[in-house]
Amino acid sequence: MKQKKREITIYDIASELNVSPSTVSRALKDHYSIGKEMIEAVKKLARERGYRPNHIAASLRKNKTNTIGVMISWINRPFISSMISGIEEEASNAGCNVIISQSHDSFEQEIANARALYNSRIGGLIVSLAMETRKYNHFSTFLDNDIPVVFVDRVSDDLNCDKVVIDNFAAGLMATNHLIEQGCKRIAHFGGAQHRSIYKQRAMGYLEALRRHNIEIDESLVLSGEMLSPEEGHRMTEHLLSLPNPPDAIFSANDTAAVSAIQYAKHHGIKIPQKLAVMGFNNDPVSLIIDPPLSTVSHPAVDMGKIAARQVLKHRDHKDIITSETITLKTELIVRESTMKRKR
Amino acid sequence: MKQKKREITIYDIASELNVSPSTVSRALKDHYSIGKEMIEAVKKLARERGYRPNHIAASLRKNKTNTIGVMISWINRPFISSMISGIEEEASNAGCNVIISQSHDSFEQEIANARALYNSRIGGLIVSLAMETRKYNHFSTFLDNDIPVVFVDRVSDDLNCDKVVIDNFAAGLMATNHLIEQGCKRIAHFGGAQHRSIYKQRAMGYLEALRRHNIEIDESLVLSGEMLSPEEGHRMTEHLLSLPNPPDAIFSANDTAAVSAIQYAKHHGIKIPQKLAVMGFNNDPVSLIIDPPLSTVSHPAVDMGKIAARQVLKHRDHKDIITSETITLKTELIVRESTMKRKR
DNA sequence: TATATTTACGCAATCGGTTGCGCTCGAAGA
DNA sequence: TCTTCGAGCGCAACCGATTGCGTAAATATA
Repeated sequence: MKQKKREITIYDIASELNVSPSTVSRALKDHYSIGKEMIEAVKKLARERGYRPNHIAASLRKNKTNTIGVMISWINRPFISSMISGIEEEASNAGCNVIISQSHDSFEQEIANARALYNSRIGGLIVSLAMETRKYNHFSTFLDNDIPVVFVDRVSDDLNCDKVVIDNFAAGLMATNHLIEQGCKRIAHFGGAQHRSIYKQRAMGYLEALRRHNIEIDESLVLSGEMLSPEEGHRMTEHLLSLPNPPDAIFSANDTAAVSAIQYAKHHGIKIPQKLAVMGFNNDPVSLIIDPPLSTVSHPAVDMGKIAARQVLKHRDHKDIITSETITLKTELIVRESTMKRKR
Repeated sequence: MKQKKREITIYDIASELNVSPSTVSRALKDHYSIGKEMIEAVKKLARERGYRPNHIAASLRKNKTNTIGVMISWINRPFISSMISGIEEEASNAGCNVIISQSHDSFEQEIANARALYNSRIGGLIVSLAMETRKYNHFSTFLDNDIPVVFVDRVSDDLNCDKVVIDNFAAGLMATNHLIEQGCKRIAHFGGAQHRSIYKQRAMGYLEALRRHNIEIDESLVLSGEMLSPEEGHRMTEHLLSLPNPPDAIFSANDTAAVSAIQYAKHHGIKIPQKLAVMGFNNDPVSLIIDPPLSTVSHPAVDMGKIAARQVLKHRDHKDIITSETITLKTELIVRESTMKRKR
């Protein structure tokens, strides 16, 4: 039984109440110039008739949708999907839709996505940059048109926007300090692409920790990959363990490469953590599955998403705010067996 | 430098070419009644002026958007996020947006999401059901209004719609056969909520395999959980291993519980696979990280997403098609160490 | 009582495409 | 030469909500 009955519009409600559509429109959103009783009457009838607002019409008129665009590298990564989960939850509570587009870490694709989202007239944008991206002009279109843009995690210092991040420097410092406290003397680092500030800062934190403990920095132990993929982790570990004077610890800028390191080392009979302590970053699910469990730094991924969404909504609701703030969330050092050289 | 220049519309193009807006509108989409030269002229000018179509206006007129809604349980699960990745890729290539909403496996939330998406005037819907869902009326609104609905993975037999699935029965059969071939005699099963057909069918496949090999079915080995969470996997394993006559193999309907089983068993000194062979389902990333690596059944998650998106787009483009087809994709048995009792 | 405010609401244009129907003109057929 | 027909394009009414401006009535102020 098809029931293609026409949708109820504010016109239907207006004529039934013998008022104008504008009054209905205003009443529905508690406009100050509409009388108390009128507002009640309109809302009551709207409810009875099953009125559902046509956001598209409103969007057309206002030339802006209540949709938040999200640009990320890959959806199917633990950190990203958790973050999106947070965004979706928060946006959904505010009556906003979330539309996703992935760059696959390609700069070209990111630009194309930005154009597409702009053409979709999104009301706000949340971005975690592609690995490749080094230029940021493709975001100016949004800023010029007062569309709030919030960057999360993979941000850029060149951009003067709202940001939701963690203190990567402090986290790198903390992680490396932990390794030092465990008695590690030669600590290697798997860094990500160094133009991406999150990786740069983790590396800086690592270096700073060594410096503070007067540990000489051996450049041959400071590696930097591109994607920190399993393959890269494998290659890097192979390389390190073949050195005449191999490291006794690795601090990897992500869990993926760290897990690869553990697998490679175990395969070659190297005891973890006795011979080689391994520390990751992200607290991905795999960090709990690998044997021994991987010490790592936890990102509050879901919260970062929620907060980013809140920032977007805040700007949407208070157009007056121009300030761009950077919100820094706490990370947590999660110590597991892969770095526990000392019993406690 | 703000450049809030007004957007180019078809009216601008029309007046500049001294034709009517309708002609421009038609020319831009190669309408048959528009002359070849006119089409060229319009497109050329549109390109020059940087015209970008206002989808919102079109959506308002057509009362339908080019956005595909996706209803899933949780974004941050490997299978789901991979599927979404596929959907996004395919939709994006077709110029469609993808909006996500998660039910968190709650029936109530799923209904709310359906309403919200319907109110957003989505042009198509892709659904993977919440674990709780047992009634399906909340989808009839879409069907009644000719909005294509495609179910993926977690489908229902009660629904006469397009579906993209795998053959769960065959997969369960295949997985269990493999365990039997490895010499397992007492094979337990971790099933999911049995009203969700994917889990029911996996269980059926498992039972059928036993039957075909004349293995008596021991009801005490056939467990069914709710979510197949790590905790459930833990409890179920604990229970099984405490039986007077414990199983020598477990076929879990997902990798999460299977991994828990391995962890629990290892912790209690039970050799995998010698004493207990473990088979999972999904080929989640963790299946490769756990030691020993987990044998499992692989889902073509990304492809399922792509195909689901294609189905939606097909219906959108050819309104005439009413047939509802069920597309069944191949699964693959991935044999790893966790079930290799016999050397090959 | 006359004037200034406030309160409460209506008018009508607007957002940018879409589409059914109608019109024109040149070419083909009778 | 007259009719028919199709190719090619214009008219104008939508789609549903928003909003600046105007106004009438009610209330406050002088």
